[in-house]
Amino acid sequence: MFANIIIDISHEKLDRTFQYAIPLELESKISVGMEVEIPFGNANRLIKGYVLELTKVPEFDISKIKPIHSILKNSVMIEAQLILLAGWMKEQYGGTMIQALKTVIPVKQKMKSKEKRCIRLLLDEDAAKAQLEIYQRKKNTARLRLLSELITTKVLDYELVTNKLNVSSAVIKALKEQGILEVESEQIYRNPVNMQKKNVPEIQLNEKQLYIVDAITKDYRNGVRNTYCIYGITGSGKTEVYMKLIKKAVEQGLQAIVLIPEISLTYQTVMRFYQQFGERVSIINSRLSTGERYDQFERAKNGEIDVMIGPRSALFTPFRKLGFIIIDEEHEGSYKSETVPKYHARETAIARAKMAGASVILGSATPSVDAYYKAKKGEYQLLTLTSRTSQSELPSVYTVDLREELKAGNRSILSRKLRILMEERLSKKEQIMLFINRRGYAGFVSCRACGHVMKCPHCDVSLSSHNNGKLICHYCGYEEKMVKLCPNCGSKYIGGFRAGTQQIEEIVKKEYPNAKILRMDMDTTKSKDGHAKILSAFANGEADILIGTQMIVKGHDFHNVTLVGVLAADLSLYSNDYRCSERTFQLLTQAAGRAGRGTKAGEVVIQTYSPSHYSVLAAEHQDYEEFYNQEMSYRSIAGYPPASNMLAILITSKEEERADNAALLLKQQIDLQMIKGLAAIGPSDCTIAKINDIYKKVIYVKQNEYDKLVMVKNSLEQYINNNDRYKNINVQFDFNPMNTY
DNA sequence: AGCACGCCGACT
DNA sequence: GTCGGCGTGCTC
Repeated sequence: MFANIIIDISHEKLDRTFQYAIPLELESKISVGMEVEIPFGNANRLIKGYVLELTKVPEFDISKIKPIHSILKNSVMIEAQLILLAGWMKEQYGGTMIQALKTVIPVKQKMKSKEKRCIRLLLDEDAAKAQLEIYQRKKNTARLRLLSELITTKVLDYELVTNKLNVSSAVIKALKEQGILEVESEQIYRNPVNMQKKNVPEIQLNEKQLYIVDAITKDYRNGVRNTYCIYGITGSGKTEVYMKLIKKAVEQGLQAIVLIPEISLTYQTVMRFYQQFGERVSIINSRLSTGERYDQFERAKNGEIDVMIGPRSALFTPFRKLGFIIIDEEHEGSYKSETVPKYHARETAIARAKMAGASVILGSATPSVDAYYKAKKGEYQLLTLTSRTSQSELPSVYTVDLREELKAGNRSILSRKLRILMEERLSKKEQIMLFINRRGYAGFVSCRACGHVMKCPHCDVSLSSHNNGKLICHYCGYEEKMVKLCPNCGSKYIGGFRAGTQQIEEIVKKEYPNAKILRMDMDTTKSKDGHAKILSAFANGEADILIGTQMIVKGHDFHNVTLVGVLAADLSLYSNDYRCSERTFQLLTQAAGRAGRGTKAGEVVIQTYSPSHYSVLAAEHQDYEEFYNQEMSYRSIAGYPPASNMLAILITSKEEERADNAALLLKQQIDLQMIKGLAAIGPSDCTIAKINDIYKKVIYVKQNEYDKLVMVKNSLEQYINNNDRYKNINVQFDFNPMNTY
């Protein structure tokens, strides 16, 4: 028997499996996921590794295979489970085992996080200077470089020395033995949650909420593990349901993972959980360094916490007795990974729950079509919350046809209806939110004389103008100065078109000079906590109007907001993307849900150029079912997920011709498969055909059965691995993609 | 990451 | 010639 083992050393070159022989006496004890000690390198020094796979067939020169030294005591089940999960992800979503493993277990970061290594000079000033002269005389260039740097700065980063100063580890070791310097590693441990626990009253649930909690806990007690889809309209109190469930689970010694979209990981959300669970809750977010994230995972493994809150990656928290995985705002696009393996947190959570014997709870006010489809089919259990917790009524929604506005001679961005309502709110001292749907709106610069558009030389996108007088490419970061004359025809009528938050702020300011306005966008939230500052200022009533993009829509309770204006609802409607209607409906519904959260009734104005589009209509009626039925019939006809399954194959290369050829060959390979009902479309250029001088091609494959698509992926991966043609070509697989490429 | 190997300049 | 520093390549 042989074992494929990944080595616990953080270095790219070692980031692959090594095969070891399993000694007879260990054969019965060893299993996937165990921590073992193995001899490595010429000196056969013993290092730690993880068993990824067991096999009878050696894939390496058998005379060079060494035996495993021993199994380490603290080899734990939890790692085995996560490694199994990584294997599942590799199979389902493509890519290598290492890539899958890296997303699941932060092995690689371990060294870096725990030991940030530094080099410290041990000699005093004079001795160092003398030593420096010796090196100068001896012409020891590397030592000279290192020592002179150490004299100016006493403590240096280890990585900095090896990378920037180009001093090899051999030199550092030599100087260490001479007693000139020492290598030290400092330990960093930090708790990202830093708040005091408050004693809050027990969570009070209404009848509907209680019913859901009871249903799920009863199932759990009876050994039923399920995936629940909670469809709860905005303001119906889903968070209380989660907290009650977690509370009950924790009381039974179980743990819970709560996934939330990064954007709604706000102070308020964390605070609510922290008040309930105190020290036993931890969070992960993108601000946390990999080391800090690793520390939080360690705490979970050691049983120091019960609840982990975080984005997608929190799914891999190594809890030993996982009871529930909760995915809040389940429809959010950020639950799909953009890097290989391109996994979806919803499916992966279900897979993990199956392995751990846990249940999954999906919650949303606007469930994704995928989840609702499965809930209807009975694959998930559907639970609904159809009334708001407070007495507040659902807001009244008005749609304004912007074409009619224009006909009536109103060219302003604010419709007449919206103005009337805004004035009313301002006089009543109630608050207003204005929301701009800016997706796909890059503020490009074009010439009004010849139509020339300023484009990025490295990417297939137009440059967008920024306030600092620069043109910037959002894809590769390329910058150039704003042009005064059109480079094509020399006309001076070249300029930017932009309907950003800033422009709207100016317009509103001009219209209502007495109103206090807050603006929330990339510029105003740049500073640390800028995001939270603006929101809390608005919540405290420091402004009358809040203007912003997507980010103001998510899960905030502003009790005095009684009017929400969506300024241009359809900017997201006509992208060439099969999910654009769904996104538009979700955005409009979530935006509408911000109105009337307090005791006063709310009103919503949706301004649009396509008032008869079903996503706008359904949002106006606040009818999810209406939207779902329309959308599903469209997806069924077009063969899009969830009616069918779809695999996007992304082929990228620096050389366009090679990418083209590779893509064509892949297409041929797919056609050879002869799988019934398999339809391959392409290859064709991606919508953005070039990013950062890398050409992008795409093939779409549609099939009813997911497993058949996995088969296609597997055979293509094999084909690519056995074909030298694909050396400089990157091929990625994306199952049921969130957007079209 | 850490070890061996081999190249190349400096010194006996 | 040979000694020792320094870069390079490999590790099942």
